[in-house]
Amino acid sequence: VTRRQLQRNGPLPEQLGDDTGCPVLHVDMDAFYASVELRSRPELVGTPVIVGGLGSRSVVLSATYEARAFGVHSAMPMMRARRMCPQATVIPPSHGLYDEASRGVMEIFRSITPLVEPLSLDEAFLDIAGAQRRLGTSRQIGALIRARVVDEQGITCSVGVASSKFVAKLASARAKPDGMIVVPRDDVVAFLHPLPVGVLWGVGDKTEEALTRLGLRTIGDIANTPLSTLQRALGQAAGAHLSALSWGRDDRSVVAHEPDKSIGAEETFARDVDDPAVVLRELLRLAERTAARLRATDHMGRTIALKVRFADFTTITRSKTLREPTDVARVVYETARGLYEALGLQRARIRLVGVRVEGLVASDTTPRQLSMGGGGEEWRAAEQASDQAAARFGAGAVRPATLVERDRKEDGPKRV
DNA sequence: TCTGGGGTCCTTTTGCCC
DNA sequence: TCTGGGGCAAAAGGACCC
Repeated sequence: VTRRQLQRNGPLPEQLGDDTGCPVLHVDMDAFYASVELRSRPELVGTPVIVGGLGSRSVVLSATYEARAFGVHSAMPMMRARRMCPQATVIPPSHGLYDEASRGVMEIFRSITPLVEPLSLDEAFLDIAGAQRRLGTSRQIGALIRARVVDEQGITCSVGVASSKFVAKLASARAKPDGMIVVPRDDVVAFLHPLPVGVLWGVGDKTEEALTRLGLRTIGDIANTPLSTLQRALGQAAGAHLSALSWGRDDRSVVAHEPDKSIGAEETFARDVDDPAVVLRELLRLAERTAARLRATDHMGRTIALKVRFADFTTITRSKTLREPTDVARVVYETARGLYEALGLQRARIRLVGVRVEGLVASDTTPRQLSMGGGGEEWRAAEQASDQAAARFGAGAVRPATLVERDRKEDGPKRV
């Protein structure tokens, strides 16, 4: 009800600017996971709510604005968040729910324009240049999207409208929660220059620190710094990039379909582990999960990467590129195991292990030398995985292979 | 205050070939 | 034979994002 009222309110002063030449929208859900949870827990609306794991090593995934008022924010360790805000209701995440809500909002976006570039589950860029004749001005389309997201998904979002992607992104952040900001083309530099450097997309803690050392605090400061100075301090690419952004120059276009580049899985142990057998068992699980996702999305990859995080949080990666791309859990596992054993660790205390497959290609475009010909390729991969697992591990190994089968669609015989 | 899990991109180092 | 270095791909690390 309050949301509807908010929408009927007149435009805020910053919404009044000229939106011609502003074809880029950035739409970002407000406190996404928490908002989704509140749909089924309406009695918690208006109270501090934190979504995050219950384990001692988990972090905050999302928090309502009432919780944020206590200093809670996402990525904060849960233990700390609960200390800061003991009265908060803590809800463990339900990723399936968020996936579904995400599909819903992305569908709304795609009904506006096919030029939708999702950045994550809860945000996307839209290029609406081609939709304006049909649906109205940028501001009208932004308002339409906000209304439809509330009506159809029961959560609020914020919208930034601008002539470029990164200004639209900054604008939506400043519109939060439940608002919309238009940055007119001619006002971009005036909008940017007073802002602190840290709000720029791509400037995190380290870069901000480097900029502070140069005495650069605002985006305007960056704009007035020679390119060579920036590049010396930040590197070639980052320096040039920030320099351009500080003058509002950003010619990146909204692209609908970026293919995946890697797929992986990793896990932090509840307690540090120094038993190699435990580590290897975990690597097997992660390899199976990763390979199942590869096959489910019809991908194969050539490079297998192992990630190990030690008790002191130092993290290393080791990788190996195969001659042929694979989507077979056994291959991923054996490669990761080889990389792990090559480390020659002597009971080091390990906090996390991960497996990732990089250099992805679509399965159907990769020539398959070993193919017997005739059979479906997906089916080949599934059988190969289950056969190899069974051959090496005996009957018990049927379980992981069965999980693989379940994740796939209806095809592929169930082996009992 | 003791730091998740999913990713992308960039930089530097290393090994190899010529 | 030794050294230098260009060019390249792979490997490793790290910053960053949500």
